[in-house]
Formats: sequence, C-alpha cells, structure tokens
Amino acid sequence: MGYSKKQQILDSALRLFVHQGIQATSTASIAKEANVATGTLFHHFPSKQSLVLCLYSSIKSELGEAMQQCPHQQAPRQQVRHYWQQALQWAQANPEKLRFLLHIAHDPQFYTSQHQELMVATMNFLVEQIKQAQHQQLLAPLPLDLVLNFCHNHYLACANLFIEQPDLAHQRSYQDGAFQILWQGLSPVKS
Amino acid sequence: MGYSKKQQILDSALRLFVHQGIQATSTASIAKEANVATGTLFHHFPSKQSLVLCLYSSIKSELGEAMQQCPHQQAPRQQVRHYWQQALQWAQANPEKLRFLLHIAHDPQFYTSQHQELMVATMNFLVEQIKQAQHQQLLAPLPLDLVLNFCHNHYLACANLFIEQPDLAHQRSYQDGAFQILWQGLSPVKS
Amino acid sequence: MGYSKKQQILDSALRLFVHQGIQATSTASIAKEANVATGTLFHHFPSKQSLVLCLYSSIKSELGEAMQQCPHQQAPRQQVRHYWQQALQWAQANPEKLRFLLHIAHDPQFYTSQHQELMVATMNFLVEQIKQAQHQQLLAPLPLDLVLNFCHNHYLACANLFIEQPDLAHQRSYQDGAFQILWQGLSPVKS
Amino acid sequence: MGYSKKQQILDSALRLFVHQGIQATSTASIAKEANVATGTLFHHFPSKQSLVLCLYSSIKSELGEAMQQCPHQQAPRQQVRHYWQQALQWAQANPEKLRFLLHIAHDPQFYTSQHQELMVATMNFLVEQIKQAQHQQLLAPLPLDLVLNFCHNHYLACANLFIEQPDLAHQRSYQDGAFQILWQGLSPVKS
DNA sequence: CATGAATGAGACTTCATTCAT
DNA sequence: CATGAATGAAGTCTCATTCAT
Repeated sequence: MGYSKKQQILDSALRLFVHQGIQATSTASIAKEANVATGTLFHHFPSKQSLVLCLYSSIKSELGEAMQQCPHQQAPRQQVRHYWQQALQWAQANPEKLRFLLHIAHDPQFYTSQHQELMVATMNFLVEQIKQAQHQQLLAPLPLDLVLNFCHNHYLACANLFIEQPDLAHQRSYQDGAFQILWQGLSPVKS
Repeated sequence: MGYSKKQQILDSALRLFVHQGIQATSTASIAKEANVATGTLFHHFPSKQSLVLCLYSSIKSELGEAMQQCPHQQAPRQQVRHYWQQALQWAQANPEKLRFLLHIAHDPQFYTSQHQELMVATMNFLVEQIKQAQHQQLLAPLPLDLVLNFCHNHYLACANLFIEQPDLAHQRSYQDGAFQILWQGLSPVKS
Repeated sequence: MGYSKKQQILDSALRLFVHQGIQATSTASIAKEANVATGTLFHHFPSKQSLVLCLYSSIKSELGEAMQQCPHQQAPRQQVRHYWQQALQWAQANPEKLRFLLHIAHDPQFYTSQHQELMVATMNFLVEQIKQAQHQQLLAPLPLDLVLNFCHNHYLACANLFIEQPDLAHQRSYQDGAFQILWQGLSPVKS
Repeated sequence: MGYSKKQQILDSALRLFVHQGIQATSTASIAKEANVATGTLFHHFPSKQSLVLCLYSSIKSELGEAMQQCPHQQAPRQQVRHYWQQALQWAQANPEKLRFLLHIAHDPQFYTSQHQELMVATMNFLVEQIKQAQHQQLLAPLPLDLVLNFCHNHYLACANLFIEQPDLAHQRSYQDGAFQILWQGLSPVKS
C-alpha cells in the first residue's frame, strides 16, 4: 500500500528474475506477482528490456551508496576493510539483488561496455584509496584495471558464497579469510 | 565434411549461445547456422536443454584435460603457476568456450548443485597441491572451499579479461600480476 | 489558443489518419499530437468510432458548401465546369481532407449504405443540372445513378492525382483534360 | 484437399479482408478460417504485411492475364471494348478480388509508389492501344498518365457498381453506358 | 539418418476505454 | 472540463518439438 505500483513491479521482477532467470520470466508473470494488470507494466516501462536496465542501475547505485556509508578511517587497510564489510553486509541483507548483479553481469544480452564504466563509476572512491595505498607502497604497483576487476569480482564471488551458505558468513575464518585474500593479493611481494 | 553433423550442431550452438545468450538462440537458428534441417537437431539431441548440457560437460572436461597436460614440477609455486598458465592459454585459444562457461555458471536456469561438484571434480588435482602447500606453510591455512572458490573464480575473471582485451594478455605486468594476486592472496600473512 | 481542444483533436486525428490509416492511429497518439491528455479525447467523443464519423460528416458537408459557392451561370456546361473547379480547388486547399474521404470510402469498416446516400445528398444540386442537360440533349440519356457514380468517382480520382503531383494541377492540358473527359464522357454519341 | 495450405491461407485472408478490412482481420482468424494452426501462417509468410502484399500482387497479375485473353481485333474501339468487357467479367467472377484491389488502393498503410508502377506494368498492352488510337486521331491527345489514371479508376468504379448491384450488370443501358463514358470521354472534342 | 512443413502454447506489446483525482 | 494511471482483452509473432516422407 505504501508502495507505488512501479515499485511493486520492480520488486516482483527482481524476485522472479533471480529464481528463474530474466528470459525465463514473462512480463505477464511479473505483473501477476505484483498484483497489477499486464498493461500497467508497460505503462511504467516501455519494454521488458528497459525494466531490466532500470532494475540494474537502481541496484548498482544502491550498492554504491551502501558502501560509502562508513566512517573515515586513518589506515588504508582499515578503510578498505570497512568498505569490504559494508558491501558484504549489504549483500547479505539483499541477497536477491546481489544474485541479480551476478546474473546480469554474464548475460550476453545485457552485457555492454556500460558495464565496465558503471562499475568504475560506482566504485570510484575505491580507486582513489587504492592509488593512494599503491603510492605509499602498502599495495603492489599492479595495473589499475586488473586490480579493480579483481576487487569487483572477488567481492561478487565471496558475497555469493556467503549467501548460498549463510553459516559460513558467521565464521571468523571465512570472514577474515575472504578479506585476507583480497588485501594480501594486492600487497607487495615479500622480498 | 570431416565434421559430423552432430559436431556441426554443437559448434554452431556454442557460437550463437555466447553471442546472443542461450535462451535467445532458437533451435531453428542453430540448425540453420549448422546447415542442417530443424529435425536433424532433434535426432541428435532429445531437447534443447540436453544440447546445452552436452555442450557444457564436453567443454568442462576439455578444460580439465587441457590443464593436466603439464610436466611435473619441483616447487609447488611453479607447479601451480603451470596449471594457471595452461588454463589461461586454453581460454585464449577457446574464447567462446570460456564465455559459455561463464554464462552458464550464472544462469539460474542451469544453475544446479552439480556445478559446485563439477568444479571440484575438475580441479581435484589442484586441491592436492594446495593442501600440501598449506601443510608446508607455503600457503596460509585458509578454509579449503574458500580457496577453491577463489581459484576458480579468479581464473574465470582473468581469462575473461584477457579475452575481452587481448592486448593485455601479452603484457608481462598483467600476466604476472594476475598470478601474483592468486599466489599472494593465498600466502601466509607477513609477520 | 484560438482553437478549442475539440478542434485540436479533430485536426490531429485528420493528420494522423491520412498518413497512417485510421486503424493504425491510436487514440493516445491523437491526444499526444493535439497536446491534450488521453482522457480528454473521450470527454469530447464517446469513442474512437464516433470521432471518425464526426470527422467524416464535417468534411463531407464542408465540401458540399465549398462547391455551392459559385455564381449562377447561363450555359449548363459552364455551370458544371464551375462546380468542378470549385471542388478541385477545395481539394487542393485541403489535401488531407480529400485523402481522408478517399480512404474512408473504401474501408469496409466504415463502408455503409449511408455512403451512397450521403454522396447523393451532397451532390443533389448537381443532379438537377444533369437532368436538365439530358433533357436538352446536351448530355446523353445515361442512367442517372451511373452518371452520378461516374462524377463522384472521377472527381475523387482527379483531385487525388493533382494532390499527389501538384505540378500537374497547374498545367492547362491536365486541368482542361480532366474536365473534358467528364463532359465528353457524358455527351451524346457523335452522329 | 487439392489445395495447398498456403493457398488455403490466401483464400481465407481474401475473404476476411474484404468483409472486415485488412487491419480488422487478425492473423488468428485467418488461420482458423483456413483450418490451419497460427504458426502455419507464419511458416509461409514472414509477417501479416507480406501476406497482404503477396495477395495483392497475385491478384493484380491475375487480372492482367484475364484481360489479355481476348482475340485480336481490327478496329481500336472494338479492341479496347474487348479488354473492357474481359476485365468486367473477371471482376464479376471474382468480386472479392476486385473489392480487395479497391480497398488496398486507398489504404495509406499499403499505398506506395509501387502502386502506380504496378498499374502501368499490368496495363502495358493498353497503353500501346491508346497511343496508337491517339495517333490515328480516334482519341483526343490527352496526357497519357491522365488517361491511364482515368481508365484504371473508371474500371474499378464500374466493376464495383456492378458487383454491388448485380442486376445493373445485365442491363444493356448500364453495360453500354459504362463503356460509352470511357470511350467518349477520351474521344476528340466535337468541333 | 535426414528433412522441413506443421503445430499451438505462450511471449511481448498495444490500445480503446474508464475513473479517481 | 481536464488529467493520466490503470486495465485486460486481443494482436502479432516465436519457438521447441513432432512426424510423415
């Protein structure tokens, strides 16, 4: 009731997409799940494709905002660790949204160069942290796009693991281990 | 002509799947691309679903074989590096096959528990290497499934990056960097 | 602003109907073109069908009025020629209206017996002229409905030709030729 | 049974189009009338549009052939009269086909420049007759496209009249009158 | 083994019309 | 009078699959 019909449609679409896949979900079933008429969906979104993209960008920016809600830290390692935990917590609170990101990232139908750009844009604040840490020789001088790709990808994989097996998420060995791999992986080689 | 019609169908399916997505590719278009009649496809595969699964398992085992074709090495690091390079070379030689693995791994329609099992089975020989290295304290004592997940995922991500931007694949900084992240990420924390 | 919304709707409908066809034009697109809301259209017309019929009868009577605005002439040939030119001028000044008449006249959806009646009613004054001329043996004693049909139809065809190829309308050979066919066609056979 | 499914579809489409209009006839209703499945229609025609165009050109050429099946005559007037009667007979034997021609000729959706070209192409043999007759001063030196337009249009109008009121078709005054208007209309002016 | 016409359920989308504001 | 979100029936077209040849 507090929700607009447009939001109801987006919610239902998300739920169905992650369980059945995007293509396997009909617009009729989305409308039904949202308790609106078929036509209503197309009143708010010109096409199924645009509904998917709208969902995608809204989720992407939601993740970006969630990550930045963390206090400023002194040490770079602590700062990055904060981002990391913030992002993981968001994923555990919004498992379907994360699964959707994972799904769409590998669907040729929706895979565009936007993808890379959107990732960089959303994670821009991370880029700065990393550059700075590399400059301070806290991180190894790896190519920046390689690093970003790794961060993005390791995050999605770990988040997905913790969603599929929620008991792991509460064990320190997994929680610390996941971040250790990230930070250690980017650290300078031990001489 | 040296190819059987069945193989022609598999080849055409792979090509179309990675460019348009599995669901967006019709059996009719596969048959057309393979220069066979619609009915012929269903002589060789009982359904589209079975065609997809057949393609999947054949590619998965092809990757497994490709990785094991490497000489035995003394040092664990060298041994793992060999596996890594073998796998990357296979991906660069078979970009469509890698893209297919990536696509199917995140499609809810085909996502089953098999997936995890198949991954472990294919990478079984790696597990042994890692366990041994952990025992020798060359690698950190991280949970084994976390490690496996990381290896599998980092491989797919790097292979995909090198396929999308082939020029990166030839630069030492990217080649070495990708592996450095892997090995370093699993290494024990510096004092 | 000098135009009422109702008139704006009629104008927009006419424009869209002749370019895309009646059925292919949605009420929504008419409203948009007229810069009014969807609902507004249905305040002024109970249905799309009634909008079409309203447009039809208003155009039909407009043509009737246009034709009668001509001075009384002595000779029957001059009188008919006047009607003819008046009607052609109206068509050239209102090309879309003529195209609409042409379109609707052959659409089974709107084709009713009204059509014949309306044509006769509009052209009633012409009937008298023809009857008289036949009586004076200036015209051949052809069946009256055949004659009327011919007049109506030849007019629409010539008007349409001149609208499609406006340069022809200014050439004497076409202007005179078109009327010559009409008058000559109805004349008594030579010797 | 002697009919192929493709022909059954064309026949049903014609029947429904002339009674309800092209747009008002759904592909589903065509298939039903033809006793085939919906998909069958789209197996033979890539779209509804192409079905319409296929029907159009087949009818147009059928009319062309019907007209040419007449013996060679000495006098131009007799020759043209033969064409005229042949064409009218075809129309009376195929009333739906004529109605379809009439309908499509005025539908903005299908109205293309092809139209004019097709008409000229189909009626090419008539053009020659007319040119010759003009040269012999049996016909007035009117612009050729005006003449052709008139012939085409007068034919459709008369044929339609005779179809709508079949009793008229058997009366000499109408039969002769219709042709008299044609020939007389094109004749030189009485000095 | 191979073919391709035929099937019919179901997908996406459109649209005339209504109604609460 | 005017608005535009909402409706749901209906339209065009797709597609995995079958089967007679």
